[in-house]
Order: sequence, then structure tokens, then C-alpha cells
Amino acid sequence: MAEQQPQLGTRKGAVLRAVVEEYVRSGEPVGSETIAEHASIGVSSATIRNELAALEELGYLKHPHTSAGRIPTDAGYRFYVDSLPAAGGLRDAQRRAIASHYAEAILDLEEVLKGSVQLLSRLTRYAGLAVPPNASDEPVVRLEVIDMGPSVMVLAVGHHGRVDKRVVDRPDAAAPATFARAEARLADLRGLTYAEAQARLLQLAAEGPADEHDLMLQVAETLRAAQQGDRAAHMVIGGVANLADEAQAWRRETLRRLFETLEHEQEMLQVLSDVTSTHSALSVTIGGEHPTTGDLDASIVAAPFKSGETTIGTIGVVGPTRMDYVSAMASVRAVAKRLSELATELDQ
Amino acid sequence: MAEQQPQLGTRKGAVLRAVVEEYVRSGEPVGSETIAEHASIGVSSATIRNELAALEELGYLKHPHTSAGRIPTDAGYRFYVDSLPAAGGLRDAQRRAIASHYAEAILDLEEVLKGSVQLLSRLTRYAGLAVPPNASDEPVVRLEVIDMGPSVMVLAVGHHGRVDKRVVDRPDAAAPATFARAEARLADLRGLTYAEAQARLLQLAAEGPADEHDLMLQVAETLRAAQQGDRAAHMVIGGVANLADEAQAWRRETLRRLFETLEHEQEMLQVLSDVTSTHSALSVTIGGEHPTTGDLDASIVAAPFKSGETTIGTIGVVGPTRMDYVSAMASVRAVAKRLSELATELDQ
DNA sequence: TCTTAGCACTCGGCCTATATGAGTGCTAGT
DNA sequence: ACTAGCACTCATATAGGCCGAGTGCTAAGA
Repeated sequence: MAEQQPQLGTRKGAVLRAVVEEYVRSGEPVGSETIAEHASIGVSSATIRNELAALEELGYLKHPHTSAGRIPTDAGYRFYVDSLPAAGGLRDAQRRAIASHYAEAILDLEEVLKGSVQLLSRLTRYAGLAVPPNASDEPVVRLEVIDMGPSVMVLAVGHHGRVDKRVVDRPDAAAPATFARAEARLADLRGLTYAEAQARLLQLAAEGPADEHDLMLQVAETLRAAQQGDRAAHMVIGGVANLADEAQAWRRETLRRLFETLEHEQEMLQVLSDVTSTHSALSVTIGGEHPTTGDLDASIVAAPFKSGETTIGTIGVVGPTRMDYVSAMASVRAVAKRLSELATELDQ
Repeated sequence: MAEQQPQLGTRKGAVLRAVVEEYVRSGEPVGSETIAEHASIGVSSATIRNELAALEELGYLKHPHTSAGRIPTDAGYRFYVDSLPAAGGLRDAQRRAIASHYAEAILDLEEVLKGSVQLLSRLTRYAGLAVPPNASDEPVVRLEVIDMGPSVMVLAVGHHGRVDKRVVDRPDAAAPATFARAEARLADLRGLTYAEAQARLLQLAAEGPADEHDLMLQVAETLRAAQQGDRAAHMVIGGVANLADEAQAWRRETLRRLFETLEHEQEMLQVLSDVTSTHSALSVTIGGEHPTTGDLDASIVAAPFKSGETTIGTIGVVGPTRMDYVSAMASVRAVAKRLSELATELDQ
């Protein structure tokens, strides 16, 4: 059992880390010789070979073929990531890029997110993605039903600056006067959270005048959608071109499937939710650790961002399992931190 | 000069068309033998060879190497496309897919656009993209300035269902009462077009009370942005994974640049504008015909869609120059037509 | 003058055989 | 426990030779 989890500090751990680092750097399978020379482990290549064989036996490394070096398995990357220090790893250039990016104050959280995703994708050379706040606990700032002639637009504005809209059929019962009365009633809901407002609306629909009934139901539905499925529509993705870079060794077909997955927003939302639901800080998902990314040779590094103490969203990057985890983790950590500060500030 | 533009009906034209069709189908350079057998031109391969040599001389075809067949140049595709009949080419399966896609009525034009782009990308197996209406001539349905505490959200709702928002610094002069008065004043602007409302707001800012000045300017700016740069933010792209398909012979680096270009919304907007500004109906841009797509071996098939008689947006597909133009053009034409009907209907 | 059969020629792709060498796994000796 | 040494493996690289698709040209026929 102790053998199953090599400790950092033991030689096995050092060798494994060396393999991962070298492989991430070069993209080539790593041989015993390389490690003996490169890493500062004071033993000969023959000894390294023994360690390598043991690590392979334990499932941390694998062999493309007999006469090739080793490459890490998902488990190997996992060990490596877990052995990394909880902070640091940010290069000076990156630090400066982040600072200068946030130098200009932007007030719209959505815009800030778009910018942050772009920033992350440039910093890491992978694809950036972010899920904006879940609306449930966000106070409603404004609710409106707008008479568009044959249809009705329902509009909800949240305190974080989100705007959700839906265009729906105009209920038969709705006269111009109905709209005026409905809007007055909706104005009373300001300050409630999306969840509370939704509940109150269902009540209003049931108890209120008949001509407002459908309208209120539609507003309730808009709030419901804003809390659930529609979050996906607000997801931000950027820098996907990075994934098509030659340096990324994805086979063409895998690349296609990766793009397909990224486009399927609902799915990515699920992944990101899964990823961060368990972790309060930075989380890393490697290859097969999540079913969706399983056969895509892709890893996700993500972190929640908060307003005050409450998590309001997630931001991160998607890249190959052979990822520069140190840099990616540092970048995501730093950007999420900065983002939390901004969100907290914007929220006052 | 007559020699410079082979007429459809002449044998040269028939040969050129045969080469394009065969190459699009197979992806392999096309030889004289293939054409002599396949296409119903009653001459021997030797004669075809002469024609091929002439077509190459004229710049319609090229040679990868001496002992290979011909492939079309951009000019070759251009001739081919121009020689196509102005309608038709829709396969039954496609026709049915379109019909069933629009069977369910959706009232939100933005949603309809998203769906249409998805549909187009599925029909053609290329990437779909659409530019939503230019707001300039659209009537404003609602204008609001929302007090968000430290900031102000400016919100504009257009008659086609577009919603533009901006979050800006709260002007020093703005008290709660200011907002109430400003909103009342903004309510008067309903029904004006974005352009008109913007002009009126600048006037109001100049003539109105001092505490409303900044607020009015911000609203005017929001309307301006909605008519210009921000259109890019509303651009819809879908099905990009299709471009990564193995069938598309793009080199990895070209593919990367293509994705990069697609992500650069402002740029694509420009391209689409250029593409449709000259054409009132379907337009095709092949490879180097537009500088942006020049070295990407990409073509764009796009068509405007209208509400009544006025063009309100553009929809189309992006694919390789070696594209199935017949199918792509038919699909885009059909979807744009359907879209125009829907938009006209929604607009009443 | 246009068409076509015939033919030499080109040249990329493919097959095979061979060489190379990185890297392993094992053994024996320190 | 470590390491030097060595046989072995096997993917990749290289070279040569063949093949055949396809061309371009020429000369004869309609």
C-alpha cells in the first residue's frame, strides 16, 4: 500500500517527476539516460531503469513500444500534480501580463470574464473557459415584461450585471393595461434572489388576476431558465485556436471531437461543475478522470472565483494531458484570485 | 479576351466544370482519362489533355507536379460557381431537415439565428456563421438606466428582440431621483430608430438638466456601440468542429490560423459585410478573393436575410475552397429564405 | 484545322531491404 | 544496493527500385 503511493522525497517520486517534466518539455518519450544526466539524482541510468520499470509496474508510466522511453499515464500526471507546491510557479512575464490586463477597470462582469478567458488562453497557450455566476442567490435588480406586439419579451437583470431575456408568445389575455399592472407588481420583487422571486411569481400567478396569470408564469420560467440551462448560453470560451497548434500532438480526429465537445456548452458546463463542486480552490482533472474528457487526452485546470465568501463562477483552461501544469495552475490560480477581487469589488 | 472567359456550353467550360466536380468529390488531382470516361464529352483523353493545358495556361487549373492531374485554382472555382444555375441543388434530405428544423416556432430572432447556424453547419458539414441585424434602422422598444449601486447599467431593447447592455461608472451627479427622471425621458424615445434616438440623446444631454447629462451621454454611447462594434459581439458561429474533420485537407498550421480568424469576431464581421455589401442575394467568396481568407484556402458562401424588403443580417458558411458549392449554396439560399420569412413574420 | 492514337518521359508514391540507434532488461560483478 | 556491460528489440530513417498515373508531343487521319 505504501508502495502504491510513492512519497515525494523518495527516489521513485523524484524519478517520476523528472519523467513528467521532461516529457512535458520535449514531447518525446523519456529514457533512463536523459534522467540520469538531467535530473540531479545521483545514480546511474541502470538504477533509473529499475525505478522506471517499477513505476511502470505501479501504473504511473507507460511504454509506447519496447525500445522507446517512458511517458506518464494519467495516474503519473496525477501524482505529479499532487506533488506540486500549492502556490507559485508564475513567471515574471505572466505576472506582468496579468497586472497590465486588469489595469483598465471594466465594470461589466461578463466583459471581465471574456477578457479573463482571453488572458488565460494567451498566458497558457491553451483554451480558456469560464462559467458565469449561477443566478440562484443573486438578487434580482429588475424584471420586465415588454409588449413587442405579437410577442412578449421577458427581461431579467441580476445584481452581478447578468441580463436574461426570453421572447414568448403573447398570452391572449394580455391587454396593454395588463402589462402596466404586471410591471408594477414585478417592481416589488426587486431585491429578492432569483430563486425567491421565482417562487413568489408562481404564487402571484396562482393568486393574481387571470389576465396576468400567463405573464407571471413566463417570468417565473425565465428566472428558472436563468438559474439552470441558460447558464450554458452564457459560458465563455476563448483561444480554441491554441488547441489546433502543431505543438499539441492530438490526432486530427481527436481534435475534431475535442472541438465538438467544447461547442457542446451544456456538456462543458457539466464538466466544469463536476470539477469544482468538490474543490474549494484550484482543481485539476486529468484525462480519463472525467468521462467527458476521457478519450480526448485532455486535462482541465479550473478554479472557482468568489464574491466575498460565496463562489459565483468558475474559470479555467483546457489543454492536452501533456500540459505544463505548473504554468497552467499558476495562471489559473492568479487569474481566479484577481477575478474574485474584482467581483467582490463590483458587488458592493 | 473571349479566350479569357470561356463560355459555359463551350467544351472548355464543360471540361473545367468536370475537373472541379471531380476534384471536389474525390479530393484527388484529376487526369484527362478520368474526364474522358466520366464526363459526357464525346472526345478522347488526348483532346481533353489539350483543353486542360489551355485551361492551365488561362489560369483556371494548376498542377501539383508534372505527373499529376489538375486541380482548380481560385479562378477555376470562380468560373464554376458563376456557371451554376441560380437555384436548385437542394437534396431531398436537406429539404426535409430544413423543414423539420423550422417546424417548431421560436420567437427570439437571436435564438432563431443560433439554430439556423447550427442547421447550416449540419447540412453542409462546414462551419456556419451569422451576423445579426444592424441596429441602425431598428426601432428602440425600451431604454433604461438602472442604478446598480456603484455603477449604472444602460440597457437598450430593440424591436427585433436584441438587447444591448453596458455597465458604466455611476456619474457623480446621479441621485436616485435623477434616475427616475431620466427613465421618464427615455420612455419618450420609444419608437425612434437607434440612429434617431442616439441623435436625440445627444441633444437631450446638451439641453437637459446637468445631473442627467452624463447619463444621457452613456445611453447615447450604448446606442452607438450597438450599431457598430458591438454587432461583432452578437455574431453567431457554430459547427467549427467540422473544419477539423479529416476530410478537410488543411495543414495543421492553416487550420490553426483559420480558427484564429474565426475567433476574431470583428474581422469576420468585416469579411461578411464585404461579402454581402455588393450582392443583394447569394454571394460566394473564394480563397484569395478576400484578403482575410486569402491564404487560408477557405471560401465563404453567404446570403443576406431580410425583414420585408430591408436586409437585416447575413448568414452563411465557411469551408475549404474545395467545397461542395452546389450543396453549400443551395443550403445557404434555402436557410436565408426561410429566415427572411421568419424575420418578416416576427417583425409585424 | 481539329481530333486522336501512340509513345517517350516525368516524377511522386510505394514497396522492400537495410542500417541506425535509442532504449530496454538482464546478469554479473563490485 | 548499485552499476557496468551487453544482448536484444523495434520504431524510424535511408536508399534503391519499381510502378503507374498522367503529361506533352508528334504524326497520322477525318
